[in-house]
Amino acid sequence: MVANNGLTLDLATVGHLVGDVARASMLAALLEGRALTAGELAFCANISAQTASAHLAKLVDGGLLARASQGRHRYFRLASPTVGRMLESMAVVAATETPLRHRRTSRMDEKLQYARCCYDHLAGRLGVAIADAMVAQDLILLADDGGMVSDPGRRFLERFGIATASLEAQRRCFCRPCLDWTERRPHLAGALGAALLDRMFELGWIDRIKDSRALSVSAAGARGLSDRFGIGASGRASVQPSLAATG
Amino acid sequence: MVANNGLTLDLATVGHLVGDVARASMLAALLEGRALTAGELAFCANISAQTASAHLAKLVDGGLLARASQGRHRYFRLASPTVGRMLESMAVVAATETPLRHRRTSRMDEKLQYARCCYDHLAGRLGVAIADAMVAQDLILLADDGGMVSDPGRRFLERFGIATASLEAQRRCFCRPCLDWTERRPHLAGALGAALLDRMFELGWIDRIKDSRALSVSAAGARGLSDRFGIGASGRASVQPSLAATG
DNA sequence: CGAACGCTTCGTTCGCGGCCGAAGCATCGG
DNA sequence: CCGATGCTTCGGCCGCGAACGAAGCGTTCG
Repeated sequence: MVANNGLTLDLATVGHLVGDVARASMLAALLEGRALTAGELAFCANISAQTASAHLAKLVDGGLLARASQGRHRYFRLASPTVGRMLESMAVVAATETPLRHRRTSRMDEKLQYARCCYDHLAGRLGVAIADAMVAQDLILLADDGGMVSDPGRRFLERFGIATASLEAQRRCFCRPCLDWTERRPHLAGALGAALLDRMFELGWIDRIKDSRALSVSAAGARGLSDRFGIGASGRASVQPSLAATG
Repeated sequence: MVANNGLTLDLATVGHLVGDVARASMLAALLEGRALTAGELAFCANISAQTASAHLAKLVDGGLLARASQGRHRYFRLASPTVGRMLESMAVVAATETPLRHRRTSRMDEKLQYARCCYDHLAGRLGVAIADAMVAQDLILLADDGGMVSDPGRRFLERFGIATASLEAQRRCFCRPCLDWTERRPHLAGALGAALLDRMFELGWIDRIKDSRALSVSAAGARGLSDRFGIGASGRASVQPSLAATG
């Protein structure tokens, strides 16, 4: 029976950093990948500037955040993708535990619920619908802790304009599920998720909405999503809904 | 700018649960996969029985642990593999932050440092050496957040007696890195890591050491590890050490 | 230069939560 | 039925750390 083995302490340290409502709010806000100022983060967490400052210092000191000074602003962002993945995995546990208690998503902007970026990939109803559609058509396979692309999936992505071979050579996970906070169902992350979002920007299917992580779908995007993925304007897959509804 | 969006609160709740040294010790002890009694966990955390009881109640209530009564003992285990993965990812962040501060691994049993099971796969110097050897021989590719098996790797595993096709059909990640607490380098987890450990038990290469998560390597195991993986008794790969040393 | 702004530091208050002693339930053995 | 064991509940103590007011420092304007 092993007693404290060193890293246990660090595990508690990291947990303690995330285990404060104010700090968790800040981390959640930064999970979209954008860097935010101390003031913005204070607003997110509903706390005063000086309290926020203390929290941010702890998060930087603890290695969860990185700070960058620019003029009289201090920008903060997640220290690394590793931290982002950690927060994701914690959110997964939190979500699976929480049944449906308070569905207070009503306060969230409808646009955000429909399509937004999560770190570097697509999230929201649309993100979940794309993942569902690709799973239903056997283009990808998503498990709890990883994903795989089938051979038909590879061909589909090549046609879509994504060079799967070069993606797989990257030193990051090719295909990975990421739990959607609003939908509580997985959407596509990893190199593939990022490439899909990039490609959709390239094609002019979607655009960023200013000062928000929400995304807007263009007319061309609506057509493309329907033609290629079989997804209607509601953000629900119209192909094999029975399969898409599992989970 | 989105204020508190519901799940933030749960994120803090989970963090708070892990963010206590006593609870973190218990969770770390349970990370090997085995179920432990309340008393054993109290000993691990260096706290009294009644304090441990309170902590365990919180962990169960928070969905991190599952309880099973058996006679006058209460056995606790991680509620799900998802929780295990979350703790792993937190340990990764903790480890990358902590440089080398206190290498107090000396208190840990030498056998444990050499080979032990981590959840359901092989860890310790031997686990890291196997991962290193397989990466060096291009049998697998390990990134920070996932892994892949090459075609030669598939053939290698088939020869070793692992049916890769049936593994890939499982609803769990096929090949995944897991940070080794003592070595601070990745070893093999996921379905492949579990299958490798199973197969080594089958072949009689390794055996469990009673009342410990440590594993002993048999004479046949030493031969096999050397022949198949090019790993010497020290637990270091003798094949392409230059490649194996990266990271 | 002086005022406004953004952020940090200091000092203080105060409430949550971890801790243990003591007592209360269960289960097992004789 | 009694004592031993394993675990939980109750009650009270106490310390850590989160909160804000006030003041200090650096930057950007007019």
